Amino acid sequence: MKDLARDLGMSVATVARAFHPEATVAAATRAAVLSRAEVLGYRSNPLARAIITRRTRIVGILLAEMDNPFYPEALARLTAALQEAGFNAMLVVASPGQPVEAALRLLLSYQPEIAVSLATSLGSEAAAACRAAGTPVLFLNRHPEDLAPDAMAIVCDNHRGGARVADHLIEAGARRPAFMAGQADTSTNAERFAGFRDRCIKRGLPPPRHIHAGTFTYKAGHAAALSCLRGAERPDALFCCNDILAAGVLDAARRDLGLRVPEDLLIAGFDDIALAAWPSYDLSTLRQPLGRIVALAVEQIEHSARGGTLAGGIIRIPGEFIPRGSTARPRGDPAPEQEQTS
Amino acid sequence: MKDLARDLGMSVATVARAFHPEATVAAATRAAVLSRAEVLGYRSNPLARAIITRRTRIVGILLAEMDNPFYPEALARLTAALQEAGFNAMLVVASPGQPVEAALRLLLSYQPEIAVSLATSLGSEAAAACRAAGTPVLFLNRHPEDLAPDAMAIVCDNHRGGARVADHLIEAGARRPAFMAGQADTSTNAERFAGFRDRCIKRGLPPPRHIHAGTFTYKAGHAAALSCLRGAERPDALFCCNDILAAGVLDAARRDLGLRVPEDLLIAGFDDIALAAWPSYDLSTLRQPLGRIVALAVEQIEHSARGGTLAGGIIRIPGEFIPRGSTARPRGDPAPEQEQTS
DNA sequence: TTGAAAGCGCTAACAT
DNA sequence: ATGTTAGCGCTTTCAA
Repeated sequence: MKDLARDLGMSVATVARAFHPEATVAAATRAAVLSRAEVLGYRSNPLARAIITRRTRIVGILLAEMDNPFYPEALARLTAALQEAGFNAMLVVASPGQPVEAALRLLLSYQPEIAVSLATSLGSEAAAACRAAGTPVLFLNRHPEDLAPDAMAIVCDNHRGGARVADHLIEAGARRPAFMAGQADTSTNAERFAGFRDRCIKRGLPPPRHIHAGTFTYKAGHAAALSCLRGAERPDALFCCNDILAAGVLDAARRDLGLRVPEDLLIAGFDDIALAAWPSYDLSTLRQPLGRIVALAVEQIEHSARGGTLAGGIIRIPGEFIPRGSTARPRGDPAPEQEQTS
Repeated sequence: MKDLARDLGMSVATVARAFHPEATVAAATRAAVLSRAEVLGYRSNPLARAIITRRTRIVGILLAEMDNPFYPEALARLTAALQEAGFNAMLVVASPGQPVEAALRLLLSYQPEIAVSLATSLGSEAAAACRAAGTPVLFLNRHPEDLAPDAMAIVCDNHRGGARVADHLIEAGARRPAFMAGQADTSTNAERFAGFRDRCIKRGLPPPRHIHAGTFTYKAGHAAALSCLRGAERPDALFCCNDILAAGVLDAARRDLGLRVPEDLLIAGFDDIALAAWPSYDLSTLRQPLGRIVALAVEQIEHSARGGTLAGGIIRIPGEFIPRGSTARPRGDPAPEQEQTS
């Protein structure tokens, strides 16, 4: 910048101003600076700026569960949207062997404008570290039970989604629906189940069985299906808490247990990951409004970066049910609403 | 830091030295500084340091094709390994609507120690931008045809891998094997095909047909399979350039064309993504040595960050063939090597 | 072994 | 509208 200023016969201050749209510089001066900068290949140094302004244009993304395809999809879209808004994404991944906490410390020292938590539960120590660093936290998709008053969460309306799935399964003929849970202590799990259960009961069915897979993985879904779908008392419909779980269930049902889907068992998922649309799964699912979630998130990040404060609380965005073959009503039965009276 | 120094009655210089293992400070002084820093929650600011040392501890990761599960897996492992080594990963994603070029400019202004290209082809303008910024580039998994002399690539030994798949398919009874290509202009595609073809010819088979799917996606594999597996002249074995392609092929073959795998058609893939081990796919594949690739990459990044120069050129690491049901030899036929003479 | 001082690339009053 | 000056948090000579 000094060089550029010398080259142009101006002071560094003037040159600096040319790079700030809101600064007060003569249009001609700005044009001259910018064009010369272009020629010399000069780009202002965001690190130096960050030291003074404390605005890094860095967004820290905390991610776990890379093995659930929903998260790579969400990450790709979020990162792309951030790029477009002129933010840089710093990625931290948590895994069994790598707790977020350590990496989070490193991340926070770069003074991200905000931390976005995708799937990480972000323990209280981690949350405290963010608070101490003055970094606001935005939760996407999941939120902790004890959401700090100044933290914000943007999630799918899981309760409503669960209810919507219940409606669909019941209309497709389900009489003994069950719910398959992934990781028990997650908000997604609790909310989707609650919505599903409430609606089942409201429509006159017994409370759906709660099957515990343990994690949101194909393997867990597969294993849980093997143990819960044997015997005569098996459910006739299964709402899996997410699609990757449902994929495991579907394979177990068809290949290992010889069940026909949807004739013997209706299966629905949640998320609408790419695989749900593959012909071999053809999975009915509640599609997450990823586009809207990401757009809203970036909006909030920009607001926060401008110095605004995050509205605390949880924003719930409704998803859309996508009916597919895994719950197609067999033999064109009419929806048997009348049976609710029994 | 100034505060810390005042608190301790030392100069900032001494305090600064305490944070550099190689700096010359009295052991007692260092201990005092570090323990007090811990108490006060002080962490040195990497941004300020970066301005002077030009060492940011930032690694820029350029990524495309988030829809091929191989890349999320690779990204997760790379990021985790970088974290452990004290680096921070800055992620830039390319997509049809979002060319890397724009985001790369933003990224480079943060002075990453190195740029890691995962799947991005990184056009010549982009490569030039890196060169201009003095940022070395490390290619993972794929490398450009015209690899710059100072650029390095770490990839699976695709040629050898292709040959290994050929061996396996031939031993499983293949007589008219074919190759399904994804994106034509990629090194992975070219090398895997070359290895496969050479070995087929060497073992007395006609040159394998080259089927062009166009992209490395499930959908492309599915569509290409539908058009190439009809009719009597169809291949009896298909080596798909990667697993996600193979998944599409498998589904098309079984569900749409009524073919039995492996009885009517042998199918092999490449990568060994999670899905390949699912019972519904049970896909034989060449497993990429991701652990070794990542380890070597981090090693090189550390070397480069220490001021060392990257050894230019391509490092090829052999993969491991994982036989599964999609190529299990039907009816226990002995491998008919003798037919090679015909 | 430590301190003083200069400076990294930039911003932000304050003057002019 | 532009220049001057001080300083962000840190490193790094150079002297002591």
